[in-house]
Amino acid sequence: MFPKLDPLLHSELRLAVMSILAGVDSAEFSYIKKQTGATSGNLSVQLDKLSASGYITVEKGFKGKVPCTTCKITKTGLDAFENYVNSLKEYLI
Amino acid sequence: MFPKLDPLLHSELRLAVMSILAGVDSAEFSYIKKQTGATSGNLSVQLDKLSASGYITVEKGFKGKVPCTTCKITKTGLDAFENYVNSLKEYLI
DNA sequence: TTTTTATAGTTTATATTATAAACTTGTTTA
DNA sequence: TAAACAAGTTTATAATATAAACTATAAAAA
Repeated sequence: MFPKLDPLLHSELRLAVMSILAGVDSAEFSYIKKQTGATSGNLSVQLDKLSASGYITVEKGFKGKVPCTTCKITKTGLDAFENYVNSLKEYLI
Repeated sequence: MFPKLDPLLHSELRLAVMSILAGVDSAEFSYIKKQTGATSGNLSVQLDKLSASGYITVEKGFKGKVPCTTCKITKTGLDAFENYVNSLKEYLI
């Protein structure tokens, strides 16, 4: 009746990140930070977690001389996100 | 853009409880336990939290000689639940 | 009647988690 | 060159979810 919710996605900030990434090709750290209103530290940690489990990829590069971290959702991540959304629906009726 | 999610409702078990209670007049502890698959301890703690913040009422009575705890959602709780659902939608697009 | 099993929960301990504060490294500006 | 800023990371803390252990009573069995 109540499906188990993916604990990786059942987190306010990580869900927001995935929601953003699900709708774009890629997004920079600072963009995600602005959109979510998260602190850098919190965002950094949560991106690591999403990356560690293969839901996103995180690439560290440069934009001119300034470091720039770019994130992308993976197929695995998108599937997990969709699955989470469907599971969640069972709770919201 | 991403509204804050009520931390009291952004919890798998508490959300399941609220989801059940939103659809019935009242429900017994053992019924909720069965429907959610939760352990008694966990359920007891989460019901306390929901009750402490006025989202539900918890009445301890007897069913014959056997103790029986009955839970009801309050207006406050129902409003919070609806508000949570609406907020959550912003994350799921 | 004494023991065992079952019911209905509560309390407490633990392990995980989210979060922000403090820090690092490098860059631009005054 | 010193101060301020940008882009993150690491670490410490506080909150949380969760289950294990426990309490109390009732029914059933021996």
